[in-house]
Amino acid sequence: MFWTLPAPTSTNEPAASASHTPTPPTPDPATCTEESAARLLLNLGGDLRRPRGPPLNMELLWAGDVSQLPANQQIHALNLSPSAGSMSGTSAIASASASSLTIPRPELRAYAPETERDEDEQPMICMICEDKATGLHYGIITCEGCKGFFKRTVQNRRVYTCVADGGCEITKAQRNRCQYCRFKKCIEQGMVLQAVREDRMPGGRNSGAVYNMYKYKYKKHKKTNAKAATTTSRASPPEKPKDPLPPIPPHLVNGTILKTALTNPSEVVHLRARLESAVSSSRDRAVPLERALHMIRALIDCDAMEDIATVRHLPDLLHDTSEIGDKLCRIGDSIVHKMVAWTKKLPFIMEIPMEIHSKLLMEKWHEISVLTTAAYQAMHGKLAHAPPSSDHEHDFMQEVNANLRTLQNCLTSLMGRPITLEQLRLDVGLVVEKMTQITCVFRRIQLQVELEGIQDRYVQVLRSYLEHAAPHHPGRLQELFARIPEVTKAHSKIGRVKAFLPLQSKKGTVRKKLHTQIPTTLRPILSGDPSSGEPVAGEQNVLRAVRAQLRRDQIVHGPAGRIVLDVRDQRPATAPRRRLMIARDRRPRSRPNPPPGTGRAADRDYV
DNA sequence: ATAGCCTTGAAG
DNA sequence: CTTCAAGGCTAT
Ligand SMILES: [Zn+2]
Ligand SMILES: [Zn+2]
Repeated sequence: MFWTLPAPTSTNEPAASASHTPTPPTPDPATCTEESAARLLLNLGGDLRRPRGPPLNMELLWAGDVSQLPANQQIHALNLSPSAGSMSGTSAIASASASSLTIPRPELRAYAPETERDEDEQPMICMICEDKATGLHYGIITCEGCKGFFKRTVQNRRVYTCVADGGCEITKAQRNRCQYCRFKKCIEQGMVLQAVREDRMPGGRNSGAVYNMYKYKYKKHKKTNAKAATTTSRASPPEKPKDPLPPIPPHLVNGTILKTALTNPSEVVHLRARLESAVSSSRDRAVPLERALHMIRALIDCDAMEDIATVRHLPDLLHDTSEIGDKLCRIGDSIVHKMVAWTKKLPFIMEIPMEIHSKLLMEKWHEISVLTTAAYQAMHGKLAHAPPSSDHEHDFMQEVNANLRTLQNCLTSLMGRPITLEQLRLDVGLVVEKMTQITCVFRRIQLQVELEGIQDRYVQVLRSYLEHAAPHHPGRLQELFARIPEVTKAHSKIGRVKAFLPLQSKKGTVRKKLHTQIPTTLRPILSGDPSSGEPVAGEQNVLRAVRAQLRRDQIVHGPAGRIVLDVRDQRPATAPRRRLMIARDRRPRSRPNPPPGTGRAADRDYV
């Protein structure tokens, strides 16, 4: 065998079950004695009912509900409090049910890798359907079919249901009869969701953070003899060649954290630190260029800058007879809708808990608006490719005035009555000025497709990309990041006018018709009575719009007051991303005589 | 939609 | 260089 079964590092083993259950809580195949194996067999014979774990709610799963996953895939696997095994209330319940998923089914014994003697062709068996396995896939040993099934399910966030009671048997012959039970078994057996790559980059190896969740791990290389393995290496920490810290002591590797906590509490802190560093160290690693390009491409694939920064059917809206407030609210709603849709397409969105997702949207949509509009204007606006002039100040004022006039035209149409430039300048002059300034800055630094990273890894991606794209411009990254505070300040400086919605007409008919563009407009100044001097209620409107949008997106309240997002129907909106691969010429069924092997391997019958 | 065969590419 | 687990392609 080529895989090792790492000692469980789960901390979620409820102490209660350990003391109340007469049989061993988690039969660990790596340390299974013959006695316990025999007991398992006895249990198997005595219990005729098929074990049927807790139901799997796939909608919640895709919404980020990790409590349904085995413990080693949950974040709070590291959330051990050093003080005697106390867990926070909600996670205790969640992990109590999850831990039942980690109990391997009896047939799992067949795959226990401890069989030292026969290193060769014992035909591998799929842990899902018992078909012939082809290797490690997403963390466990599976056949090609179950591998593909798991990949397709995760990539497309598919939701299955079982017409029976969720206990269908999965075999090679029956595996296609119930997708729900097949996928549930995949989860129960420990297939790792995160091993399905969001950027679809083929080849290579998964990050250490993902690899650490694998139930089975491949051996480094079976170069050394079986005997050499017993003398030196073994029990090595999970494949961290550059790990600056000493290896985790074997007694920590081979035991659970829980056990450590009970017997040697002071060690837990160290072990936890080690595990955390093992996870986070993958974050600090430089991102290879290929991967960086893929991640950037994945971001570009879901780019919605133009969509968010422009408004469709503007003429219809302008000539609509409904009330001005309604019109602006509709525009605002559509922007919020597009922004929410965009965030849900982001490759890393599944890693962000729903509550945080909502909070970010609520708190940051202004800045996203500013950034989006300014960047779009700088890249695609009228002056995007204008030659740089000598008089920056003059240009700037010109642009501010142009934007104000544009805004005036638009609002006049929207309201059906004129508004003076002076009044406009009084109300939104500062906003327009700020927006214009940011646009100018972006234009000056020739913002193109570089995107600011929300997460550290995207900063790394950016750095890696810039190192190759602009090797002679080492300050580029700083230059880009230096703009962020301006974006942040743009709306906060405005004071009462916090919630403004940048709009812009699409190019083409709209622009011709209006003879101008619409860079910005303000909902608050018109949603209330601007002359009344009362503070505008824009913020309230925005929150309403966000909430309405979330309702439309079928946000539901899950257990424990958790906000959950139903992402069904999200995928079809985005065309599935595909990479082109050069495929070998596929000839009819039977394989004709292969040409002389000039390929890299003898079993390849192509050039 | 499934699954067998293929290409990729980081790690060994 | 080789391995092998990712994703892609395509006949069924
Ligand atoms: Zn299978
Ligand atoms: Zn079923």
